[in-house]
Amino acid sequence: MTLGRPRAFDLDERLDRAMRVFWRQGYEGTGLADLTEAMGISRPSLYAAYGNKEALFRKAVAHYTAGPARHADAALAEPTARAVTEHLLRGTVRVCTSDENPSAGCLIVQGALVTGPQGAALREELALMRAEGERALCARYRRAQEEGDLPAGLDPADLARHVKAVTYGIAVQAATGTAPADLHRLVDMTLAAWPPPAPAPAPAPDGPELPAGR
Amino acid sequence: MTLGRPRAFDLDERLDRAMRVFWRQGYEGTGLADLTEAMGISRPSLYAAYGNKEALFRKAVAHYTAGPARHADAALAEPTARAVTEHLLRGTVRVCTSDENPSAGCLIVQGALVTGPQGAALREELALMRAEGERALCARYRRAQEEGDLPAGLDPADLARHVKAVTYGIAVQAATGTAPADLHRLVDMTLAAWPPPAPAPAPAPDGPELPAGR
DNA sequence: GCAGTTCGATACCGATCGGTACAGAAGTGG
DNA sequence: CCACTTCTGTACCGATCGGTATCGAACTGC
Repeated sequence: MTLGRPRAFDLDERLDRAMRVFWRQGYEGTGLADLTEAMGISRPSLYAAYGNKEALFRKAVAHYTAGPARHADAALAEPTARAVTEHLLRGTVRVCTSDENPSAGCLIVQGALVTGPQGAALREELALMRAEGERALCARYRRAQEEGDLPAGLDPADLARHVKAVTYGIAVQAATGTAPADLHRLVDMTLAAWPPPAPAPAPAPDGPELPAGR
Repeated sequence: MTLGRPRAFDLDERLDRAMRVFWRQGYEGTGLADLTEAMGISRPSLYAAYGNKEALFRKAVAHYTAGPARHADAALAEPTARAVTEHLLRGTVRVCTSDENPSAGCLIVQGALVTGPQGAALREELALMRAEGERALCARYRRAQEEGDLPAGLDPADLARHVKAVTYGIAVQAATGTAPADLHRLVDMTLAAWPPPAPAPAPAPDGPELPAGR
């Protein structure tokens, strides 16, 4: 079997290189030339092996969640809500400031956070992935409450939204150039307040702030 | 004075339209065609009036900070550290989920969060603006400590980094589709923990998490 | 050897990118 | 009116965009 001339490169290894380019430059900021150069293969080889740029990006995202960002899933297996949270946050810091890609941030966050019309599909898919990650975290917190591991007065959805927001904040902070040690202190602060107090009874959506519209 | 044919459009009003396009699509996701169509002017008029695409983006950012996002500066004038924080966070929610641009997020965050080589200059400039905003917030917290408005045991830089991270988180959450009411509850939670406790004495940068590198 | 199949590199496709030359229209000061 | 200045629209520039046709090279099975 496996008729014909064998492929001269390793699919996964080249996909890893492509992922790194997308990670650094985003979907729209990356051209075919960037990809073929980094991957060391020609354009037709890329298309034969991965489909097209959009499909390659999707594969890169899958490679990312299964590789550098697998802490996001792994965290859910921790025994307590607090350990889940710490695992998730510390892992996020580590990924967003990996040595090879110092101020990288997170591919899921910034790979296609905003796009033109032709990137709309990917943008929405990444948004869905983020929402799904939050949903999974929410479910984990709910389970923690059932196990008596987390105070029952808290809304697990609020909690998950808050923790996820911190991970997004870490990603943007990393892209802003914040040092890993500083980001770990940010995590320290979040954990020091764990479990968070129940929010006040909603201080009116229209608070003391200015009318923020222009 | 004012020789020659007068300009047939209002500079500021058209700049506002351009800002909205950049806001929605980012720098790299926006083409000249998108801009000229939204602004209702021809390409040469755009170049004569604003320079080029990059210069237009810079003007759009300035228009943004002075317009929709002026809460960021205005917040610093609040009398207490807590009021500053609430003003900043609520304003961020409002801007990131403005009616005209429901899941917009923040232009400073996502206008050029990651880019290819030709967008590198803008990317770094926006990163600098974010860092500068954090620095200003830090200074404000330091003043609050001197005024006895904030416990002295906290590091103002840690505080500013944390609050800014929450605003970034809000921006990404907005782009993910989170409803304004949910984001306001996120703000509630952050404020309920205000002022935050001093972080634990750093639980070792290498905690119980997985080795996050692939 | 041969037939069949798949890979890889060159060279190219139309479309779009950001940016501009040019000429006419619309205003000013004399 | 004129000379002068500045704006606007058309039409175009080279470069790059994502994507592909083509053909020789390399491999398997017979």
